[in-house]
Amino acid sequence: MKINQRHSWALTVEEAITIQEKLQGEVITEDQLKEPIQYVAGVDMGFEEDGTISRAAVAVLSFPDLQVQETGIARRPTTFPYIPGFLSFREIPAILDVLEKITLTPDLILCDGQGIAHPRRFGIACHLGVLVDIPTIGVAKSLLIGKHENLPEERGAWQPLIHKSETIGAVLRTRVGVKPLYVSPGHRISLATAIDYVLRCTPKYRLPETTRIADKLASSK
DNA sequence: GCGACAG
DNA sequence: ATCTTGTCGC
Repeated sequence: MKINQRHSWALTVEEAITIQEKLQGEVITEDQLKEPIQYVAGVDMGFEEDGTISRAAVAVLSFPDLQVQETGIARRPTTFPYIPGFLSFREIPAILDVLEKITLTPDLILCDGQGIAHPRRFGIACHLGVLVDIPTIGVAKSLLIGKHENLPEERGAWQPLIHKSETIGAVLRTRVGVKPLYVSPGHRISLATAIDYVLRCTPKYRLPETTRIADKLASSK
């Protein structure tokens, strides 16, 4: 698919904040998906050479049967450090490289990390969604910000993630007996719909099939 | 000022 | 994220 760069990636933290605040204004947390969803994609990152090389992987699956349709991988030098709240500036450059390589255009993308469950409501899922103008969901394995009540043990149980008396996402149990996932809207999707799709992409394991497959690609060279 | 802190 | 063996449980 074709990607159009909207800003430089050679930035200082100060400049990154300015970009986050500006692009946050373009984030849409209402459902604007093209349904029925035909292709769901998962993107994940890996690092090589002591972290100096970033490796992005993408897996496009059919929906709702979740069969792999296309995969891709891309490498590029790592140019931004990991700083909580600025993950997108470290990972998106390589992710755009892989998306540029694939033929199929995903109708929905599940990202590793937060959506609006972010200090400035602009996590990596929002950033990627706005840049490629495709619905995205933030699916994180751990908490960045926010508080929540305890979660029942059953699959499908969820609790709102609250930050500054605002609901920014949900803590979702995708499988009995495992740590929950942190789900939040990235772009062009509501929280309720995001939870629904995450569950439908997680039929067996803790993580969505999309990210599990992208994960293998990003890890196993 | 003191912790917390996606991957 | 990544470095790493064995071990517990289905």
